[in-house]
Amino acid sequence: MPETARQIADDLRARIDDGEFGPGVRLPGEPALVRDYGVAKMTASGALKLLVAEGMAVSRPGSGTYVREFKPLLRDATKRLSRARRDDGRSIWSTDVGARPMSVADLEVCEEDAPRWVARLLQVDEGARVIVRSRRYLVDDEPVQRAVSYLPADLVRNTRIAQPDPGQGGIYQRLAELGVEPVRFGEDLRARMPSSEESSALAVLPGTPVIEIYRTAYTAEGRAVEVNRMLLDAGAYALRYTFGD
Amino acid sequence: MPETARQIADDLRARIDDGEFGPGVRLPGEPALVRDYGVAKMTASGALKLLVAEGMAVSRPGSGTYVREFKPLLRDATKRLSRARRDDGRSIWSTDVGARPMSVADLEVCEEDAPRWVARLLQVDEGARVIVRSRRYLVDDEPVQRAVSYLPADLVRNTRIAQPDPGQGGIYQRLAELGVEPVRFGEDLRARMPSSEESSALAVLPGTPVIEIYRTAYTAEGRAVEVNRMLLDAGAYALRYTFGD
DNA sequence: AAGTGGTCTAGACCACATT
DNA sequence: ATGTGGTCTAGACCACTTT
Repeated sequence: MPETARQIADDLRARIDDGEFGPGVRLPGEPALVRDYGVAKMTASGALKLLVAEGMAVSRPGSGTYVREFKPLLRDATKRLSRARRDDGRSIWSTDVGARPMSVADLEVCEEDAPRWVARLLQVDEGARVIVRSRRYLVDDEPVQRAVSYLPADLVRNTRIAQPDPGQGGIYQRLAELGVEPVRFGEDLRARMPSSEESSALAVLPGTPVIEIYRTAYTAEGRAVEVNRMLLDAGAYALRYTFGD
Repeated sequence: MPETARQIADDLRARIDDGEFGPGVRLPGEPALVRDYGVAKMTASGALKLLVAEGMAVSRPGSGTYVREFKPLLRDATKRLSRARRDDGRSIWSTDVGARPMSVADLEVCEEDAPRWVARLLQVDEGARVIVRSRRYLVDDEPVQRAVSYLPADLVRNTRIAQPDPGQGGIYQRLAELGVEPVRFGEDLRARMPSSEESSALAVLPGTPVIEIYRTAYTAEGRAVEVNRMLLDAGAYALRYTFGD
C-alpha cells in the first residue's frame, strides 16, 4: 500500500503507462488521493508535483492535473542547411511536421562587442564587434525557440544582414553573395532544465528540459562566419540529424 | 525581501551566477535559510529542492547542498561513424573528452520478436525476429548511457554479431563483411525527464534530463540494417553533429 | 553528539476555474 | 458556491554524515 509521495507518483505513473489514464485525461485530484491512499494533503500534492516535475502531467490550477501529451515538431538540421537530403520514414514520435506554421517574433538586430565565447568560435579577437540578430519562434502563438546569431561586424555591417529583414533567401544567401557562403556546419548541444527566467521566456511547462544548441557556420575555406545560439523547448521538438557518405 | 521558496531559490541562483557560490561550493543549509529569510523549515527545504530540480545544485543528505558542476563528455556522432572529419575548436563547455575511459557493462545478446517501432524502422514485417544487443556504458564506474540495438535476425543470426563479443572492429565491421556495410545514418533525438526507473538505471542526479536517441544505420542501397536506441544522462554529455558539403 | 537533508502530518489561506 | 491546485506554518521523526 503506497504511502509516500514517491510511491503514489510511481503508482499513478504505472497506471498511466497501463493506459488507465490516456493523454489529456484528468488524474485523481488531491482530495481523491488523500482519501484513496490515506495521506495528508501536502503528500498528495507532492505526488502530483512529482509527476509534473517528470513531465508526465500538467497541472491546471482550479481544474485538475492532466496526463501530458507529446507531439513534437521535427527539426531536421541536416536537411534544412544542406543540399537535397533523402526523407524516408518519419520519426518515432508522432510529429506535427509542417502542419503548423512557424512565425518569428521580437526580431532585434544590433551591434555589440563580441562576448568571449563568440569571439572564440568566430575566430576573431576578443572584443571585436559583431552584428547580433535575436528572435523568437512561435507555433500556434506559443514560443518554442529563442535564437541569437552573431556575425563579424566588419564583414556584414553595411549589408542587409544588419537589417531586420535580410531579404529573399535569408542571411545565408546574403553571405553567399559576399563570397563567404556557409557550406559546413557544426552543432554542439546539451539538454538541461531551464532557469526560471528561461522557463517563462519560452513558456516551458514545468518538468520540461530545454535544448541548448550552438551552431557554427563555416565557409569552404574553413572561415567561421556565423555563430547561432538556440534555446529550444524540449517538449516541442524532436531533432533529426543525418550523416554519412 | 524574498519569502517564498521560489523567490529564495531565484535569489540563491542569482548569487551563484554572480560567483558568490562557485561550482562545488556548499550552499547555505536549511537552518541558515530559516534564519536569514525568516521562513519555516519546509519552505527552506522547498527552495533548495527547487535548485536541485533545476539542475543547479546537488544535495548530499547529512552533509549539505552543493552547487553543481557540468563537465560533459563530448559525443561526436558524425566523427565516430563517418570517415575522417575535421576536428577544430573544442566545445563551448569544458569537456572531459578522451580523459576518462569508457567501459561496457551488462552486455546482453538475445533474439526476440521485433517490437512494432523496430519493425517499422528496420523495414521488416511486424513480428519478424531481431537480434537484440543491450549494454550500459560506464565512466568512472558511473553509468552514463544505456544502449539497445536491433538487427534483422535472418541477416546476422549465425554471425559473430549474435555473440557477446563481435570481434575486432565491432558489429559495423562484421556487417561490412556481410556485404551490408552501414554508410549512412540518421539520428532522431529528444530530451525529457527520466522516469524513476530510468533515473536509477542511469544513476541520474535529480534535475537532470535524459536524451533519447534513435539511430538507424543504412547501407548504400538504402537498406536499414540496425536500429539503436540510446538513453544518455544529459548531465554527462554534450553532443556534436557536423554536416554540410 | 550534533548537524544535515528528507519527508510526513494537520491546519490554514489564497487564487483560480468550474458549476 | 464549490472544488481545484499552490503554498506556507509548526512540529515531528528518520537516516545519514560529520565532528
